[in-house]
Amino acid sequence: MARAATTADPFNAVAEPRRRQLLDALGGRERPVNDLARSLGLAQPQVSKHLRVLREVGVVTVREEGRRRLYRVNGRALKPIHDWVKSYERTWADRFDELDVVLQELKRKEEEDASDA
Amino acid sequence: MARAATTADPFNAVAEPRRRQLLDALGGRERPVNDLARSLGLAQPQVSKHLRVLREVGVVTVREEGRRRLYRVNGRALKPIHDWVKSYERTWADRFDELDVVLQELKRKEEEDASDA
DNA sequence: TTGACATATGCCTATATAGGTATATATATT
DNA sequence: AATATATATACCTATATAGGCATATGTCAA
Repeated sequence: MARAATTADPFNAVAEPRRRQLLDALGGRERPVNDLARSLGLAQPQVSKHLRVLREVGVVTVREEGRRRLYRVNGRALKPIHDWVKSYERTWADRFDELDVVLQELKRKEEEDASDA
Repeated sequence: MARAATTADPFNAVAEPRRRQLLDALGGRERPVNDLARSLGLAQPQVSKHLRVLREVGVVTVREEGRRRLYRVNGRALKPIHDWVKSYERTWADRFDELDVVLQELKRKEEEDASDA
């Protein structure tokens, strides 16, 4: 068997550094392809191809505007990565101390209150 | 060009689902290879090979004990993933509301105090 | 010493890249 | 209508898988 497709899931899609660069270059706003290509010093076709992968896993969305395609990050698609890696945060964040615990607890309760409101 | 090696960085190493399963199966404790293989229903050689990749990027460490090799997660190696994906958390966590901001700020200041102590 | 046990490694195959380049497609401009 | 602009796609090549299986290496037990 070969490796899973880059379009298999966000983990695979984002494993490629160029694609993370693209997402970072997009930031919060929407940008057209050539703009991104110039920003990162990449050829336009490669950018289009990377964006296609990102789109297929839902990490970006496109909006057509005339002859341009405006891409935007859809961070929600990255949540599975965040959720998975978050459980390992404890390993390096040795300061899961008393205050932290209290704050986390406060935050959790707040969310609870909000949900059963 | 082909895809970057799975051993290129944690992003690539962890893109493979089996390897995430292995890390999850390890949890906080250390476990030998066959134990993991049985747990996940995988053949021993594949487990050894996956563990090798994880070891090469520093996500696990090994300790030799007789004829067994005890593997353990080194979560710190996952920090780059966490750091990167964290900046996108804002996108889906729409409740970065007032209380959250206050708590984050409290936490931040606490860390500041601790570092210049 | 001989055999059982634990793990790593070598070999094989099908497969999907990523980048480069040319070109197709669609839209705007003059 | 003819041309320029923006983007997507097709084609090519080298490369590194992941899994299956056999086997080498090292360690324990009788």
